[in-house]
Amino acid sequence: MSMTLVKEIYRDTEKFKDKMVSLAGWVRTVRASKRFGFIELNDGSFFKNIQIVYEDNLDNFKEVSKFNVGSAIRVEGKLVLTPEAKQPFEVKATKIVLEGSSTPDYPLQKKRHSFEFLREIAHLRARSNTFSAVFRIRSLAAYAIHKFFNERNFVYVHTPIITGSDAEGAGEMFRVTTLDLNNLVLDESGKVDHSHDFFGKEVNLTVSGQLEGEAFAHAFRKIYTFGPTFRAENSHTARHAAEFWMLEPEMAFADLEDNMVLAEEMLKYIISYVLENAPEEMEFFNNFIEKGLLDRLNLIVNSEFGRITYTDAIDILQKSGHEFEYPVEWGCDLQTEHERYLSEKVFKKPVFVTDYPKDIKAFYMRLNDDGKTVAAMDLLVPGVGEIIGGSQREERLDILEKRMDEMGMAKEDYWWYLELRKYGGTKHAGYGLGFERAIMYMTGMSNIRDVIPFPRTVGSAEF
RNA sequence: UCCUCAGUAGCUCAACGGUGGAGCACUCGGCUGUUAACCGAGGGGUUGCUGGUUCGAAACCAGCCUGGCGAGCCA
Repeated sequence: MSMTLVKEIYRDTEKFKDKMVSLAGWVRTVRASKRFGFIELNDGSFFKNIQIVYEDNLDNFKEVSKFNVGSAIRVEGKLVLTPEAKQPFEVKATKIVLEGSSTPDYPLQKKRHSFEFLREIAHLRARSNTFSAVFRIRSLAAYAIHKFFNERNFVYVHTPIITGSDAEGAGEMFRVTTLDLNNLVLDESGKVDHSHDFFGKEVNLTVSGQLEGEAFAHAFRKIYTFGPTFRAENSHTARHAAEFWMLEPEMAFADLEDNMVLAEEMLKYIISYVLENAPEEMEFFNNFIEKGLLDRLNLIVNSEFGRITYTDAIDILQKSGHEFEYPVEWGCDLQTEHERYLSEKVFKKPVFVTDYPKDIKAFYMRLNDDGKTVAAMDLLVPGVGEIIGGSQREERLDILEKRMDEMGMAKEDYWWYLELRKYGGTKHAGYGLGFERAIMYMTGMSNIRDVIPFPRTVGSAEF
């Protein structure tokens, strides 16, 4: 008999009604009586378990009743509907085989565990309800991203993980080297000599694929990168990890407006896809992780995102009468408390803040005609904060070079980036989406460590 | 890096400066339809580490370690 997936049974119950099925999965709990018992089986294909009923006509009845939680088993039996019971159907077992035993000290109990504890058993936590739901959503969301961009003729680019460009000072970087750190060769000025290093120069793990993405946008017109990103920041928050995934679309012949339209469409698309394809998981999040999650997401899908310029946002914050820890004035970067106030109190939905002062933004952002602001946009969402950061890029070579000079950057290190402006440069724009932050926003999970399978944060790289 | 809270049984948590407990889990037994099954019994602890105060410290003090919340940095 070929193996049946529990998901198939839930989705097409009639097809299996009163038929023999063959299942394989892991025991979530056993409830045993003298002559019969029940097993909650999860086979990994579906969020919900299936109930197995077994009786003492099984030759290994006694052993089955002693299966420890976490055991891997195979089950053959008949699927019967149980419309009067709590579960919709169950399998009357004719055969149960132990595939891999478990032991009484299996850490996942039949009760609620704290997320902190579950982080310490990251190799097992995917078997729990919450994490099973989180990581299936993560998978679906990643697929939805590819689907969205593919349908719109974007080309998927694999930008390098190891990079020689000190990209835009987006953050502290992880050095990559094959030098013997216990025996470093220093040059005359006391600095490490990288000429004998693997790449013959200093290289790091990427903090962004954007610069390379711009190069490909000038060949394929619309591209996106989606992959791991590394930041060596000493951050201790629920929103930061040292290794996370970032999505970065880049479009030639596009301006800031096109950029925002794309970002809004994309976010709505991903949310809709997940709601449609993981209703059980989303229901679970709505009931146990964040009450009102589904209402919130449905509202997002069906409403326009807010838009406000930085200058107007400062004005609103100043006139709000709200007492902020960090005073608000034009020119300062928006603090978390300001962003939260805007998205959670003023707009109560995702809001694009645009046209920031040039001095608080990156060198590649396009200078506006006022000479003071740049064509940047951040998307702020309630609860999570900044989820997308993007801009129209500076395509005018002279202005870009002037800006790099002002910031004291070594233009020769960016020779190829500058050449993109020399050879058929275009008006172009793009953004970066923090993938984990998007997952947090969609699931209601409040810690980034709980939406990454094996999270890497300061001082922590177990598993 | 800063602020703040916490660390007691496998897990979640109690315990006035005076003999460290409960629920769940685990082990054994019972139970003919369970749903985090239920009922009964049992085992389980160097109270994060080091030092100090005290007749006496899980508790008070100092330092360190670990984890959480918030901030900065950012996605």
